[in-house]
Amino acid sequence: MTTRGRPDDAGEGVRQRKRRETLQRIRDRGICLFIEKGYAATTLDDIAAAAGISRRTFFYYFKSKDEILLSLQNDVGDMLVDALGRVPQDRRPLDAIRDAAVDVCALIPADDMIAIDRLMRESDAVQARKQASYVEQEKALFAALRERWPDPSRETGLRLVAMLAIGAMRLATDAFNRQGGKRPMPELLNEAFDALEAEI
Amino acid sequence: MTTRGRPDDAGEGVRQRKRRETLQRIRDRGICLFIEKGYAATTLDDIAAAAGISRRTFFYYFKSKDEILLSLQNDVGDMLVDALGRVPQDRRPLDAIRDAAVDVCALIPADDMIAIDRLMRESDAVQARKQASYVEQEKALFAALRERWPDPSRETGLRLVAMLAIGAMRLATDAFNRQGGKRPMPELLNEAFDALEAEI
DNA sequence: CTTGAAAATTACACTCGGTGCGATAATATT
DNA sequence: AATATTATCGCACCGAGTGTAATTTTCAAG
Repeated sequence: MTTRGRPDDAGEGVRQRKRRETLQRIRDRGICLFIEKGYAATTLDDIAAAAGISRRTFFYYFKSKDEILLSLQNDVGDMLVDALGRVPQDRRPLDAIRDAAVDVCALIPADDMIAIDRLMRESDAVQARKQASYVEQEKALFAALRERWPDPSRETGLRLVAMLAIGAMRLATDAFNRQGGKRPMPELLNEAFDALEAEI
Repeated sequence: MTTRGRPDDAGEGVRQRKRRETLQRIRDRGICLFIEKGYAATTLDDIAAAAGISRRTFFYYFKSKDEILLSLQNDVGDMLVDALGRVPQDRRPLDAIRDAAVDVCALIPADDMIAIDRLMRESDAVQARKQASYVEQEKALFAALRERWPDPSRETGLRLVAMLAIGAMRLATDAFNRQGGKRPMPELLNEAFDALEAEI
């Protein structure tokens, strides 16, 4: 396999490692610049220079400037689906999502959430793509739910549950950011889900 | 008032009329070009030329290329709120929205809906903004509902209703376009709302 | 009808995001 | 060592969108 003594080490070649590092570097430096100078005022040239790559190479890692911020949003979606897989099998759909959501938001530093949210609000295009990503999350969530409850007669119900859950998360997230993170995210999340259960 | 004999005519001056006409001309010619050549392949120069204006003037009427398509989407949102105002006062919130939605979609030619939807799918940015506009519609709908049912204790419920209603409309619209308009929109809309009521 | 303000139109120059292409270097595979 | 993949880069190019300032068209008031 490997040319040298270490037979398999971490199972990660130089290429993979460098790729991961570069990706992360672009993200970090990019976000720092966004915070320093503002989203619009930060050019791709700035980011490329700060990350030590060429402008052209940036597009080898990200499809667009937006994607720097959007990739973070998408990561949350992935984490949610992962967390859902770890929730005990006996929970009801809506409760399972609630648990998963609480787990995920515990992993994300409040300051980061607020900073990213603020940045996203600077650009209409990014803000729009964020809403679009909610729709994607809804789809992913529904797919995950259907895997656990494959009964076809429940499809519409599960679709609805996914919709409501994402809605509740949106409400909680908005409240969190509007209050500047004064109240903890899990609390707001549980309130939103409680309100939901009460209404249904 | 007016220089000539006609004292007030239609209550519309030359300026207003020209503005309205130009706006409509840009929209029409633009959409025609989009259909002919594709969204991305149609440049603003093309549109400006076809509408008989300069490139710069285009931006006096629309904030961006996206907005040509988005303005149509937003019009639907406005129509929905209007229609909601004309629904009898005694209907339940969700039913009121259902009625309004059915009224509105009866006014929109199926071919137009399909054409616009196809165009919107050509651009990720437009598609994203479409999702964002759903969020706006949700807000507008909620505001309209709260006006009719001002009881503060119902706020969360109404917010939820608005969310669900927009969700149902999204489902119906998606189904409609996926099937290429084979089944009439009001039918799909009623089905979606029925499914919703059944689940709740 | 004239006049002065407000709104509409335009040209021009410029920035920046994003793409296509082709060359070159780094890594992986055999 | 030879060869294929993948990563990096430069360059030229397109098109969206903005700032500015000049010019024309409409409107309202005297």
